[in-house]
Amino acid sequence: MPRVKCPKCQQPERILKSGIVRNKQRYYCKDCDYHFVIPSARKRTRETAARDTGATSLRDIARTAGVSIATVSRALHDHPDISAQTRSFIKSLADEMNYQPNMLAQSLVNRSTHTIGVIIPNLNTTFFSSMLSGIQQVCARSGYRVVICQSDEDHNTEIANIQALMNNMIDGLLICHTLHTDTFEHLRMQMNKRIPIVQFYRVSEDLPISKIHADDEAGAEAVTEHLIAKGCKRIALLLGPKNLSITQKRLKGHLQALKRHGVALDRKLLAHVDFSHEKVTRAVDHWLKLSPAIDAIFSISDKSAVHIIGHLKKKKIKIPRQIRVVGFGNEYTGEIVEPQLTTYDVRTREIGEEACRVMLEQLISGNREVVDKRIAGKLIVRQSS
Amino acid sequence: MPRVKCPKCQQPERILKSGIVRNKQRYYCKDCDYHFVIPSARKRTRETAARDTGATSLRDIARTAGVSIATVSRALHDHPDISAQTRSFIKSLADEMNYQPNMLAQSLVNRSTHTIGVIIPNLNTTFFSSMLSGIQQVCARSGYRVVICQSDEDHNTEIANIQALMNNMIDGLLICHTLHTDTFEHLRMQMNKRIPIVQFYRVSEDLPISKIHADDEAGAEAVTEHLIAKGCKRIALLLGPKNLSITQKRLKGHLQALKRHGVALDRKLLAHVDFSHEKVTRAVDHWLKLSPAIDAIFSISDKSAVHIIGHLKKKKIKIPRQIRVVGFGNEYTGEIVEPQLTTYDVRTREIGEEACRVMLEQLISGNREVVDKRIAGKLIVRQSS
DNA sequence: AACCATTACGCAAACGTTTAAGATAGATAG
DNA sequence: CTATCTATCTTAAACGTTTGCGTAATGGTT
Repeated sequence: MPRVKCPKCQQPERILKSGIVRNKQRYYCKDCDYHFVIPSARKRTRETAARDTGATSLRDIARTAGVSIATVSRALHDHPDISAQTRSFIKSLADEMNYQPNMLAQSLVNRSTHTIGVIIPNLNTTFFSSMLSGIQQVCARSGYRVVICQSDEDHNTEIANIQALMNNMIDGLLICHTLHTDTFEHLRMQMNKRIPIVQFYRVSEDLPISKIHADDEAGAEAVTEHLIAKGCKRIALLLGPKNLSITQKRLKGHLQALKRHGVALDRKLLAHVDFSHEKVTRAVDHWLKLSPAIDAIFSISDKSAVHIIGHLKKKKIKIPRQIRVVGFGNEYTGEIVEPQLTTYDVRTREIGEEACRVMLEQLISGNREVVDKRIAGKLIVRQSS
Repeated sequence: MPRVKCPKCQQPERILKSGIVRNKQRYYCKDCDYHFVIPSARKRTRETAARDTGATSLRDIARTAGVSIATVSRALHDHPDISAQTRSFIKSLADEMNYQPNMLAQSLVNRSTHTIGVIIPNLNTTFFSSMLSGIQQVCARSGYRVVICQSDEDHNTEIANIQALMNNMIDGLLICHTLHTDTFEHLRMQMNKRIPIVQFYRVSEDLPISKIHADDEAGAEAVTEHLIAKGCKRIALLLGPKNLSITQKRLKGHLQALKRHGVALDRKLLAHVDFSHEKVTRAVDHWLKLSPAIDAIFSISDKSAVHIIGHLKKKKIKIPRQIRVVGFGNEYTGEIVEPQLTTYDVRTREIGEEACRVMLEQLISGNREVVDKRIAGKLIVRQSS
């Protein structure tokens, strides 16, 4: 046994081994009643350790300036307690040393990340990505960051995303639900947390949460009235899943227009689909067999409307002479397709922007009052009607 | 003066006022040489303070379990030092108390946020947003989050975004430069930091940074060869800004195809534009006046190609009979426009996905080797040629 | 009985900030 | 000169984790 000395009495006598801990021999001095291990050579301290990251911290500045960390922090924040001289000295020093505050540490103590989370069904289509674009821009103007999650129209992914985001990473949540979200327990669970939530575009009806949406009802009414004005009597209506708020609202608007103008409703002219091409095609084919024949198709999704135009053209049906086709949403493709699509501009970008503005307003003022805002859109008449 | 007792000697004698600090009277005991203020009633401590946030922390669990914080942390991380019994007890307790780890604190000590930053020119077009979509999906699969910034094709915004992101918020940076970025000092400055950077789609040629891009050269060559095969001799080429790598690469591919097939190059048939509609229109109108007449237009951007088709149709020029039009990129609108656009599918989504995969590979393995990968695309022949 | 190993904990430092509160020197008032 | 004030610092606690290292209890070998 090599001569091991007790760190207390400095004597090598009466030392026994006392087990092995994490692969290191441990000793026991009977005289001092003291357990110890041979101290590892490199005591890893803040100073000796190779600095992992090259980043300068407040501590570094404080050291080279010969002041305390608190002083540096205050100087950089223009706290009145710091003399003009020290302040400017420290500021220039920070500049020289290329100091960048560690936002994680800041967020930890300030309990705020200056980041808002967005959950959105997908980003493949301009429809949603333009909302995100609006959100991002408004955020950036106020110095907020955006972290995004795609739910991919999957309800469980949406739930997982919410969970992931709500763990201190974000100051606020902006959410547009999936096509299939018809229960909102996952959202309700988060409402007791301090962080504000704003729904946009696809919203839940009865949750006391701020929401920004299109004027679906008035919009659909305007579209249907436009068709009626063109002389249509047999208007087929392509809707989304029944649970969806936009489905309900747009249907309601449509019915109002029919009623107001004394046009009878034929239930066979309503179809609920998930907007997949197959389902849409099948619905259209079904309508085409009806008698009396339909004279218009109103799709509450532009994407499907464009698809329908293609399908009708393949069948040599003249648009708008035989059947007028209108969409809803004003996606870019509506301008490209031939004939160009009549649609209702829901101003997606503005919806994103406004949702974000409401969010920021809540974050900054601390005011948590529930707002429910409709963004007015407008009818865009083109060749397809 | 009310009887103020010295906290040390408990005597009210020999006490003097000693200034006011932050609106509170300060005293000085001459006997004890001790400064003090009347202690404020509510000593705000961790326990007395109303817990700001309802969230449970390790400390809370530790307290109710009657163990130390360290034990709780270890139990939740399945550290072998913790007995199976304690572990399962603590885990169930954590579950009951709905414990969610504070990611900020974790990130601070672990020096990793499990978040990657993306800087992208814009999100209004499917072109870029589909890349983002791919990135987001790959990230999500590996448990990473994505924070995005739109540079809006503005170089200074890009610089600001980089600055903002690189302050400890992200583990890695994915960047697609603006149209106008021709200097890369702002990127070079960040390269000494520990965090990996991957460029995608629009990349810089000479920076030792990983990059994922389309096979622009081969792609353009294929497109031009296709036109030549169709008998075109006078192919006008619409290019982006000269500094852009995709401009250079695609031009190179085009020239190679011309050379290989012995087609003479007419410099008047090359136009550099910023893809704005006016500039594109002007370039096209200029070409139309040329003699011998052009028989094809190759736009390196689908968006412009679609615009060109519209413009030519307005001028009653038959496509493809008089002029063949081809694009590059395979945007969705190319399928919609009439005639449908021949284009080159650069597989934007895959580019995003692959960039993200490379990033994750670097993050996880720690391997910082520079990779430079080309994503193979393919020619899509449609009616416009 | 004397010595040693293992198991299962606890303590405290560290991550980089912010901020309440204490301290000192010098200035000012009486 | 004494009492008081102001301006300008410093100290240290907090934010919620992770983790190196120390240690008590227990049981097994000679």
